[in-house]
Amino acid sequence: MARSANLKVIAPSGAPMRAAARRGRASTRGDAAPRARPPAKANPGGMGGGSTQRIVDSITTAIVERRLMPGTKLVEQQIADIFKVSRTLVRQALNQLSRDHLVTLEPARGAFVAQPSIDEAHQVFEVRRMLEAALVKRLCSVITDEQVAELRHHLKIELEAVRRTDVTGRTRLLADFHVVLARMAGNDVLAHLLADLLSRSSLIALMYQSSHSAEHSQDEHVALVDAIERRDARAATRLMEQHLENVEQYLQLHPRTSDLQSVLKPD
Amino acid sequence: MARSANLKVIAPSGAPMRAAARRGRASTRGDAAPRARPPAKANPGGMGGGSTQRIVDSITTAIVERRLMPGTKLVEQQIADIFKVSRTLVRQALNQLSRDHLVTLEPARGAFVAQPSIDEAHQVFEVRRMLEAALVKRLCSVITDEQVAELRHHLKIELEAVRRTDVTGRTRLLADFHVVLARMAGNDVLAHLLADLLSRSSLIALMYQSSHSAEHSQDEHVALVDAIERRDARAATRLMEQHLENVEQYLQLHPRTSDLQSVLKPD
DNA sequence: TTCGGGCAAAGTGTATACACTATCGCATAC
DNA sequence: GTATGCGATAGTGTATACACTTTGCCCGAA
Repeated sequence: MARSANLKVIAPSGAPMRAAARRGRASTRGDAAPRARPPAKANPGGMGGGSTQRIVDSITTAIVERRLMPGTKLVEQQIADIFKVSRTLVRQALNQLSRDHLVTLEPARGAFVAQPSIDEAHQVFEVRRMLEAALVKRLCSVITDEQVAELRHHLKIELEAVRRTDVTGRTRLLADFHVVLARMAGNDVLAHLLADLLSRSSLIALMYQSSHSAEHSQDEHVALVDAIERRDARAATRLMEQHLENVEQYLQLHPRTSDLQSVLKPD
Repeated sequence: MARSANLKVIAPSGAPMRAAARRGRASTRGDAAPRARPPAKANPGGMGGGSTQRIVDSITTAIVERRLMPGTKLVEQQIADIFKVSRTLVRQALNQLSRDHLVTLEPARGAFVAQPSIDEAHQVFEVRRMLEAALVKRLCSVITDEQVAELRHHLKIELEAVRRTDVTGRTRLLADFHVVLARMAGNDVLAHLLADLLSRSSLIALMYQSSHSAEHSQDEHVALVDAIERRDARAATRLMEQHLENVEQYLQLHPRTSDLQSVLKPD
């Protein structure tokens, strides 16, 4: 089935697609600026520079937007043809994606869109509860009024997407909410870690089709921001934990097909 | 100076060196076993399989053991010669290392052993406090007596290394203590995240030479295990936070060379 | 003497070539 | 008819080739 699916779904979209919001390649050192490519001279052969990144972003987006289903094989040459580059760059991209846990590399067999196990799903959510609870607690002491306003703005956009039943947009926005929170703590390390966990969460949510309604999530985001605005660390922490527990709770995380006996028995 | 340093320091050691304890390539899926290479047939050309990993581990070890100083340039061909492989594999390894934040890649200029900024150092420790506090809290409810015994055993080995003034060994063991804790929670995702943060911490400790004595750290580990054994979550959490604050506090995290005026003025 | 341009060596970025492995179809034996 | 083994094909793993960028050096001009 999905094995032979045509891969055109990841064809390079005209717009760069912000995709994975992280990739903050900003070197974290204290010295030089990110060294912007000076003349950007149509470099033929010289260096496509962000060429690998383009591929990573396209595939990431394709996975998160459900155009590439879990388990799909990603054949290097096919992808290379699509992006008009050599397998070298595709392999680099696939390696990065495997480190993001979005694809699984099986030695000598190829790359596949990851299929996070139920265990992994629980673990990801447990870590998110740990990190994000601590995050909002900290935010309550350091957040500025401007930042609260920014959160409110985000909530408004979320709400509009939910009302419009713009499924792709709302999914992205509901996840982005957490990224925005992470960034506000002014801790890049934390923000990157959470960005990783969030893209994994997207894949998980997509595999174990959530029944947690978007409206519900949105409501919980609003309540959380209310608490943060009051600088009520206790409440904010509790709301965040509750929110994440709810999201996890409503995933269909039951061991499903693993028992062939019960699935295939004839009568 | 370090720029032209000879790279033989990373030459493939006979023993595999457990090095970065993570790399739990165990695919996280629920289906097949890790697919062990069946006959392991001296594969010449076929596939060195873990060849890339060997390079990553060697360099990781070399960095953590201070044989490769921060800022050192890692020239691809030199490393390729040392390991008798092509630049292809070396590039893969350097890419992985850059994702671990142990090396920094500067486009068209090369790879360098990372020099974590002071900001980054603070951020890493802040995230560690968040994660590890939550970790010990959780551990207090799930840890078994056997695991407590294992911790005690680890403490004993730590103590011996400290008494022996085996600098390399004690540094590794003091860091490993945290990895062991992470693994006991039975959450691989958490364990891997922490392993990343810990290798970064090693690099940080090495750059901003800590004055926090190993004995002191060891004492704090003992106190922490005492609290965990009593299943005293409150105390354990506090002790862990205190421990990490102490370690961070004693790093020389002052903006040093940034002010040329004060450093270079002639009189 | 110092500054600036240009050349050459070193090194990175990407493509391509080649070797080997996995997989599937098909023929043959039972 | 089913099972076993062989061969062809597709695809991955690694090495190598080549283009381009950076960098240091030398030399000439001010």
